[in-house]
Amino acid sequence: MVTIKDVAREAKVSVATVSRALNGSADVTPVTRARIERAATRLHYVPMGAARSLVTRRTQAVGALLPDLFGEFFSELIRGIDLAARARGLHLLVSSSHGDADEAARALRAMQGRVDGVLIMSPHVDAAFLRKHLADSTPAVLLDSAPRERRCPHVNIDNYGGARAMTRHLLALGHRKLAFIEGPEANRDARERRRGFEQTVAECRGANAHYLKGDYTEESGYHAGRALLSGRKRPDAVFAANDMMAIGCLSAFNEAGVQVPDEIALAGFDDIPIARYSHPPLTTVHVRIAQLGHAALERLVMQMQPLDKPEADVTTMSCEVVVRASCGSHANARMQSKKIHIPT
Amino acid sequence: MVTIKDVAREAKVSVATVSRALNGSADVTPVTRARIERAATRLHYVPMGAARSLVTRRTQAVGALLPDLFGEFFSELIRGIDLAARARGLHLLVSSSHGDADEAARALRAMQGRVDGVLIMSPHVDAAFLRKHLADSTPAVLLDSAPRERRCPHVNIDNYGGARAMTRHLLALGHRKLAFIEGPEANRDARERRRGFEQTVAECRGANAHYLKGDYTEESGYHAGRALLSGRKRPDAVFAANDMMAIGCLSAFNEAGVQVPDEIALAGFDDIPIARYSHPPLTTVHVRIAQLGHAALERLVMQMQPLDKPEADVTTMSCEVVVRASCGSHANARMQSKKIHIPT
DNA sequence: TTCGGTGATGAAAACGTTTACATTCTGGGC
DNA sequence: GCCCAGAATGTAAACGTTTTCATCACCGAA
Repeated sequence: MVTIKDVAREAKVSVATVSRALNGSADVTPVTRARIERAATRLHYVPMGAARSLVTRRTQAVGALLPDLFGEFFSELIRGIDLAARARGLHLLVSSSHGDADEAARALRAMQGRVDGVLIMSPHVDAAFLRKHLADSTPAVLLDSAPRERRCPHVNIDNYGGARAMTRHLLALGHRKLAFIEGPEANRDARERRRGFEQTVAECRGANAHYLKGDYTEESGYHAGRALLSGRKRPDAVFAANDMMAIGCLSAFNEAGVQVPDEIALAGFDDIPIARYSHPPLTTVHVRIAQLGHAALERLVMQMQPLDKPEADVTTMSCEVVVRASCGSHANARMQSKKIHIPT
Repeated sequence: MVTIKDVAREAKVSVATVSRALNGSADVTPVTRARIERAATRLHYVPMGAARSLVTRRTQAVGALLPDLFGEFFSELIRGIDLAARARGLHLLVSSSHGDADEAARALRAMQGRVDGVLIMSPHVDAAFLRKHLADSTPAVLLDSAPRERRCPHVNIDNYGGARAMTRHLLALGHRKLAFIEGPEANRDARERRRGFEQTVAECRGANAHYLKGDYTEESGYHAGRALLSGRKRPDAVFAANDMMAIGCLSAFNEAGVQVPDEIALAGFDDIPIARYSHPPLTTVHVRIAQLGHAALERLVMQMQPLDKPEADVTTMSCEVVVRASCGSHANARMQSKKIHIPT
């Protein structure tokens, strides 16, 4: 392995001068700098990050602790984070697939000490978890997690607002008998979406709602769709807590020969790519996932500045309704939920 | 920040003993070990990776240099890599979105010195690039890149074999007048797919082929589809070099009222999630992307062992034809391309 | 009792880099 | 001709950890 000493010897200067030259310090003669740079490239010198980090106390890396990497959501999220990180000259360390809290704890511990800050998104985190496994000195930002925990800022998706906007849309189209296919109980997003729906329905005279269980899978959506058709009172419109369930529900309707949107309207949440290609294309709520990742990283960078460490706050990323054919209104309007920023 | 010294003081032992205890060395009394562990958790001690790496000369991290993070392909790839890395106790550093060779070079340089090995997938790499920007001491594996370069092992997708298998499938169904929608010229995968198609057609008496330009986008597939319909000799079957173009082509056919597969058969390549949901569902070639990532990481780990550094070789990951409705044969057979392993 | 062996612990060097401080050199003002 | 300022470069300490080697205490055998 070739070190800074080798370069120094090759260029006939001290290691200090090499360090200065390669790090762009002002006070080194152009001719010396050129000589050093030539030596460095000749030897294929690449500085050892560990040694540098040891003395600068900066790793120039941030970690992202995610529950999984599967599917479009995380792909987009990582993309948003990566773009923002690259713009800041930061490396991105990803860690995923933690089935239980223990595994998440191990992953979080392993990351600390090798990154300057952490982005955390995990169903297992709560105040106690963080107190136990997150060093006080590690800057962190929570993504789409239960709010108001400890010293961490949060960046959340406006699931509530998105669900409200979609429900308003359905009501505006004249639907009054509504059904909602729920996501997994343990999932905060799913609960928020349900809450948005429920509350909006409650505010509308003459509207009523009916709830079916689901777990975000296509299959559970399919079963919910069959249950809806076999039930006595068939709704005017169905709002599924995510697109995959809406797709499954749509299969059930298609199978039974029930026309969407003519006989029944259908809406989803997430705007996954498939939503555009279903028959009919799915009206859904678009989540700006990459933007979420970007915002989270920027907030983390702010947290990493030693100077101004603002109070832990909550940023909420807006969603928007994307109107396609599955609800009967083909106008390509986009209704946006409000973007809000609540300092704690 | 709390260091190993603080723990040592708290536990009233030397730093050496703390290090031994926390790293599971055999020769430390259970009672001492317990005392040290208590002290460590009490102080929220987390060892500093940089310092450790400096002395052990291991970062316990690998880097993945990818052209982009967008879409299902990279999501799956990263997932495969991450899973394998986690199983090996390695961290994963991702880096992406390098528009040009310069940017790729910067990313590659920045990674070295902070990882134990690199997975490289980029349109910009060639022998000269690697010689210039990859330190001799950095283990590396090339993903789906031009083969036989320098000392790096390669892990490739069997694009050629997959295209052959699909073409054989089309021929077996009795189609003789074939059309192929090409991918971007610069893309090696796309060229290999075309080569597999071309060669297989050439081997079949009475079969003939017709080629259309495309660039992997849905739109280019749509245009190709329109061109096909307006042409004089309409083919029996169309094979698009990727699924997105097949989807676009399908839109053109649907729009024109041309029935798939009754009037014309259509096949794609990649088996992206949308392929299952098109109408009719798309017959395509499934690429085991996660497995590709897994294999690449395992090969890299082997390369990282100082002991047995085998010759740079080429591993080729097989593909399989997934028969859905779009080619007229609904039997859910899967025909697999051979998995081959060519030592150089 | 003495001695060698063994098992636990401590002292200190080493890793590659940055950076505060020291040193040397240059040129210009007196 | 002398001195001083400032620029360029060198010297060495520091960063937090692992690990080699030394030390120490204890135990059993002679």
